[in-house]
Amino acid sequence: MTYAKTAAFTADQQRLACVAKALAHPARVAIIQLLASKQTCISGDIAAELPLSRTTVSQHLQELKALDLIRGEIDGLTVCYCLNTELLRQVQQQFTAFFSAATAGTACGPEDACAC
Amino acid sequence: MTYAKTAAFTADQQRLACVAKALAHPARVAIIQLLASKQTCISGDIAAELPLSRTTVSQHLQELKALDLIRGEIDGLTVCYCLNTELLRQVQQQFTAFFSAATAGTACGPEDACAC
DNA sequence: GTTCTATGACGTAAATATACGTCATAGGGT
DNA sequence: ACCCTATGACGTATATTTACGTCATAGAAC
Repeated sequence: MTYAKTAAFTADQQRLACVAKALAHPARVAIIQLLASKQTCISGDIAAELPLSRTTVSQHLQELKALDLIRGEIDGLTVCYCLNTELLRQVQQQFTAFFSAATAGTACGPEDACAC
Repeated sequence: MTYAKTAAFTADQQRLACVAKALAHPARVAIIQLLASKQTCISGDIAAELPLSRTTVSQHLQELKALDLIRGEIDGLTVCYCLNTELLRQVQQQFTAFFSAATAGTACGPEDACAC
């Protein structure tokens, strides 16, 4: 029963944390950047470009796919992965909103205006 | 030797993943939102507002502080935490740049233009 | 049909993260 | 001085994540 204390938070907070977790590993960041830059998107090619075993890369792909951040379409023998740009745009907005709220105030400036 | 395969990635990718990991838990998202909204920032108050034990909250605070996303100043008996808005702004730019690159293309649109 | 190839599914070991309870410490109040 | 309070440090149990090797499957090539 440890760990899943997650349920006690806002849906927004959970959602943001969930997406953040998806980006919380350099391999997944690299995968998204790869998919963004190349059109290739063949699973095998992705694995070849990363310093990880094919199995591990596949696992990361599954995680991204589980959140629907990427999609995979079977094309005969190979699988073609691609970004779900629509969802990514939504996610970007969420992050933007979050950071905007966080950076709005001048909380504890250089002269620590913090009046605690 | 498992796990730390992280070293094989770009500094940018690691940096982004690192910050993302900081936001990968609803408690830490909640903490940042709390610090952004209230001026309170007293450690004890933060713990009181979250559905977690004081110890656990303190642990999350340490993690955020380790990344310098928040700062704590000792004020007698209590500790006053506050956001490092300057760093947060930088981080926001990193995320924005990342997402912009990711959402730029129309990769695999509805009609799967993916020519794999 | 047989063989080869690209993938995902499954199992597993090691590393981390999460959540707490229990001390230890340092400043305040009396 | 003595006790109370707010915090961080430390130790620990459980849950998850990472990373890989090894099958199983499904289509392609012959």
